Amino acid sequence: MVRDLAGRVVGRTISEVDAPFAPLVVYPDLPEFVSRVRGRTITAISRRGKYAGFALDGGDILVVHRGMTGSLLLRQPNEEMESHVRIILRLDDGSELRFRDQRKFGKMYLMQASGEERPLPWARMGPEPLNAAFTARAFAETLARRTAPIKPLLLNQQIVAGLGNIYVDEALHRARIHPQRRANTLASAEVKRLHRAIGDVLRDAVERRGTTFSNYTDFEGRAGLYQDNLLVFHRTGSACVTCGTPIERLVVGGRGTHICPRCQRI
DNA sequence: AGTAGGACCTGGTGGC
DNA sequence: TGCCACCAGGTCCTAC
Repeated sequence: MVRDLAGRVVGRTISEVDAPFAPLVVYPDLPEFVSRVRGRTITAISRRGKYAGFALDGGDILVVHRGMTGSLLLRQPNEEMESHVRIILRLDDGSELRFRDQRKFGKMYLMQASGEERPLPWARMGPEPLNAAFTARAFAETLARRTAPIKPLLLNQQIVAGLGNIYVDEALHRARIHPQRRANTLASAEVKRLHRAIGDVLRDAVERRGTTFSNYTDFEGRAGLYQDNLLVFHRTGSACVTCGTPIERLVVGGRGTHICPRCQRI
């Protein structure tokens, strides 16, 4: 999403802001948000975990979290308005950046990029799993200090950034690890497999432009493709691609969880 | 440190 | 068709 948008909106100036759903903006209050965004030029777009950051001239950064159902759409004003559009940023070339979000779990923030006045939303976030700094060794050291089941730890953004329910289930499956395994009981070889699987899943999913079940789309409203590559997620009852055993659904850490009971033994 | 449960929202789906 | 229960890509909170 960030790469797509970078080529389209960097250099554009935000001429007007329309926010029919005020609670979307967490900080500052909506009037200040609007007055600090209006007239600013987008100089870059970055990503940290599940947050996207639109750097503005003047030193502010407009931060977006899509929540569960949010999408950023780049449209022309004459194109029909989608349902559930929570904010519209009108750009100086006439286009509109629309944030569509059925369930209203998405959030926006306007922060000083320096993070001085207020900590950035990702201030306490763990390492980026696709960065070289995220090594199997460092990952192993983190997990060795934890006794919780591995799945909720992988969903915890302070342990590793950016993983959600889909990619956690997929990574655990690829690594042949049961989601209820206690982190500190994982053998070194298992941590290495998991470390590799996390990177593989994320790279594959990004290459396939994301996973769409109902709401997620790219900036042109196109669905992702990775839902066709999932090995376990949302495949309850279907045959495991590796061994043919029916995929099972269980609840771990309060989240729907999908495993092959044969490939992923407790 | 961990776990369970619920809150926040708006649907879609399947059973009866 | 209606009603109901349950499910859903995330995060945050409280209580234990």
